[in-house]
Amino acid sequence: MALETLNPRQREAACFGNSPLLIIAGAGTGKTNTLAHRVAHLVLQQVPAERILLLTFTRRAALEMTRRAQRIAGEALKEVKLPWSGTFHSIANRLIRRHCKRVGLDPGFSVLDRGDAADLMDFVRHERGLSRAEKRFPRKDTCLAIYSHRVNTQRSLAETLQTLFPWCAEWEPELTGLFRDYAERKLADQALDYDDLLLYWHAMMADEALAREIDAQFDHILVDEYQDTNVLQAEILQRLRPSGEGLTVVGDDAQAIYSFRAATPENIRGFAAQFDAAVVALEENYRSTQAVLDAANALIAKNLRSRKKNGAKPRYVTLADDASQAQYVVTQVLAARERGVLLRRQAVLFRSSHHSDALELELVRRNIPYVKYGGLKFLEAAHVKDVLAVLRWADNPKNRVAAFRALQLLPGIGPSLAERIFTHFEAEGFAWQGLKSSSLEFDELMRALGNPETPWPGQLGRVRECYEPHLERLYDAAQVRAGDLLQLERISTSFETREKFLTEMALDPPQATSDFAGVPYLDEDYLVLSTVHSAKGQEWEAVYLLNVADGNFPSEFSTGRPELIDEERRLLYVAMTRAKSDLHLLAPLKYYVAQQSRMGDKHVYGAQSRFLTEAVMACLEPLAWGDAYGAEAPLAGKPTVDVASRLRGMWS
DNA sequence: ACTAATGTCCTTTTT
DNA sequence: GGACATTAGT
Repeated sequence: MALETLNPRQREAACFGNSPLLIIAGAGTGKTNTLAHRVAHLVLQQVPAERILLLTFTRRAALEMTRRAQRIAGEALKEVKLPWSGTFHSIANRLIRRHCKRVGLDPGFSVLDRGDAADLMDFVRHERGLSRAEKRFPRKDTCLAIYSHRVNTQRSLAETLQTLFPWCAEWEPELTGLFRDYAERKLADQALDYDDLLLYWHAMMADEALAREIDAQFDHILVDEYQDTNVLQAEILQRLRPSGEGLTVVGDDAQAIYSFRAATPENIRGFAAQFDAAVVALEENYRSTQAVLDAANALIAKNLRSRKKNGAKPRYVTLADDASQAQYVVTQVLAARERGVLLRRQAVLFRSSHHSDALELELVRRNIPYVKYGGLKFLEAAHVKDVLAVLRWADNPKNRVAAFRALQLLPGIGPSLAERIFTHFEAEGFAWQGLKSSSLEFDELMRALGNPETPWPGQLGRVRECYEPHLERLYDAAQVRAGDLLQLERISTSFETREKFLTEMALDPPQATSDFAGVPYLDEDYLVLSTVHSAKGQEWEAVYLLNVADGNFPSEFSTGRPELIDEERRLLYVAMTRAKSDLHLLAPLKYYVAQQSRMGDKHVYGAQSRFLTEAVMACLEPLAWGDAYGAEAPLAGKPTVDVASRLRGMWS
């Protein structure tokens, strides 16, 4: 094994024995590489791959890890496949399916993705008459967010409301009732939302016999990005492996950015004491130039040290507005490409998904290919959801969210008819023979799909054929949408079963346009656009960070509580430390915000981010670009235009 | 009872 | 500019 490429600390971590281990891995310190070496090391030590449980934040991360472990283990082994690697949620799904009888579930239970869960929440919301209240009741997404937070923190609803959703606090009694019904509905429908996956796993681990049985399945348990786990996940680990033997967790509390998902950095801070674990800290940064790290260090009082001593200071660029920000990025990106930096080695990062709107327009106009991560996914497109709903219903006849969506595709069927049809179907014992919608063709389709004998290949095509005639009636741009469905069909062929396809689509949807657009596109060069959250764990030669202004960094919604502000600072830290050598912090004087309360007030004047203190600014190169009108603009730092010497020069 | 059209209010980030 | 409620028209 190629251990000589590791530094002593990394090697220590990679070859560590069986007792509990905590690896603190600062940004860019070779975390993935170290963990991959550890996996390879274990495999070479004759630990069977199927006895290694690898929990990562995304499946992408898991794939990257196995890919590298494979390469490291080298020719010594034929193939390293880690069948038990994935997110907490996807592993939960598998364990629950395996033991579904023990927890009272049908083998074919459904996994609700975010949208499905919101739809179900909305259904109950209407059912309880909350939609037409005198004052506006929180909308479905907010309800779901509150629910989820309460579940994942295991704290009381009152506390959740008070700390994170104060504007909804007045609705506490109604929300309690809503959530009770929502949970009841899920039970009746044999449907699990994301939180349920953790809750069921958690509950299974409370059963001592079952916990020991699953525990015995694994020799080693490795958890990546441990700083972003929540209380529930930590308890699952604790119950699964109380001794901590063979348990390795990796993370960096300076990069904790998921508290909105109820993650708590206390998990990683308390781990060493909890399991009496050995701690190995990786501090040598291999990614960025010292100039980039200086700025990041100043931001968060860290001391990352680089091996790349030289390098230009990161730029702090003041621009007029959104449009010139887009212009700047395009200009710089193309210039860098001229210097030989491929587009795909450059990335544009932003706080919020819609911040890239103006830039995307410009990229399309200039014919620059790009791929966007984070934000809206393709699976959220209505027509894709429609087709999936038909399949989901076929997969689990009790899945009422899917049923309602599918039924309402038929002309003349709205909410109330759908309800009536479903009730009748329910009374018939969920037997497909008992389905009587308004369309014979549809009934027959469902009967065919509902028949376990029907082979999976071809099912999506069949749905598509029945659905396509409706496309034109339901939506505009039917052509484009039909194309998407073809893509979906292509993707579906790589899954062995319908259940696997549907579950994957819910738990691990294609992250970016490229995942859908197909493989050939990936051969081309493209610019990466990503939210900062989705950029975690990645690196690029050049990074352009949009809208660095108070209101985004930190977000205006986080200004209340100090611990939220801290997380916002870490978010900026994560963004900055993605850059290897070129870092551009862009600060438009005027940028557009998603329309808020006051009419006509579509843009906002960005004040300098409070995180850019004097110490940080000292590490940046200020620059005004284009026509940064607005003389009142708070240009930080030294003058950048030397008028004096020009004036003098005219007369010398 | 469904569908389209109008009016009103907005809290980001993701498994 | 989008989600969501309400209203008018079929």
